[in-house]
Amino acid sequence: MQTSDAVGALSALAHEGRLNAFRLLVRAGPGGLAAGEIARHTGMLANTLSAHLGILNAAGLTRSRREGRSILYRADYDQTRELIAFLMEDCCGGEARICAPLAQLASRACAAEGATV
Amino acid sequence: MQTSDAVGALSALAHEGRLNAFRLLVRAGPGGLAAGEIARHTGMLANTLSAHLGILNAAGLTRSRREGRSILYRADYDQTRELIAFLMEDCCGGEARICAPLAQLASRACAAEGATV
DNA sequence: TCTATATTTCACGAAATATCGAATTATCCA
DNA sequence: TGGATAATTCGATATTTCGTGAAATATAGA
Repeated sequence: MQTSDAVGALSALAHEGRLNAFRLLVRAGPGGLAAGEIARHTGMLANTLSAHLGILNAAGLTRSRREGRSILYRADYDQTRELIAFLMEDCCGGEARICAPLAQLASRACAAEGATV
Repeated sequence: MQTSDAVGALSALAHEGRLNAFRLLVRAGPGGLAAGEIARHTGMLANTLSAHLGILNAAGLTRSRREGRSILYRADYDQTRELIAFLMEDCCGGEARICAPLAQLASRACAAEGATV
């Protein structure tokens, strides 16, 4: 991931409404949610939300597809992982201050979910 | 970490110059770097950089202390870790799409550095 | 085809952010 | 004390972002 891509993704997430929408989609899973449902959960007007979802899409953090009258948005887990990896890059500096606790957190979370890769 | 804190941290990082400065500090380690050195590395004017470092500080991502005529900035690893953990929260959704690969990445990186927690 | 629903696009004023030159503060050292 | 260095603060301008109402587009179903 290039710095400019990371700035784009970070900018997209640097807004309360967009961050809420994104996290909602992360929790919603691969199936995603319709724009209308996201609007209801976040309390944003349809046109305002549409602009924000467009920004998340442009940053590569979400994907969308039409299904009937609805447009379903889902989180892009690959891009999300790349962004986090970018922030973690070179973090150890011989001390493992960031990485090691996150590694534990990640493995604990995944173990708790009984998830497999 | 609250959503508003995360938005503050993400906004702080959502700028090419600030992201470069922050990552430079992450790589620099706990000792940190003088503002002047950061300015030289990033190519920003002293006053512009000063404003940006103030934003990173306000977001809790960096700390500063005076040492002689210089002011040394360092990354705040705890806050950084909390931000990343916030983004990873609830990511598994039973599929471990984000967490598991990051857990591997984190442990590999730490192992490579020969680091200890 | 007509109507209702779901979402996006457009235009615009208000607010926030970024950058720069000039001036100011803090520290060191002769 | 006076000069040099390091960094911040101030003031102004340019740019970007945000939220909204109105209008347009796409789809489903009677």
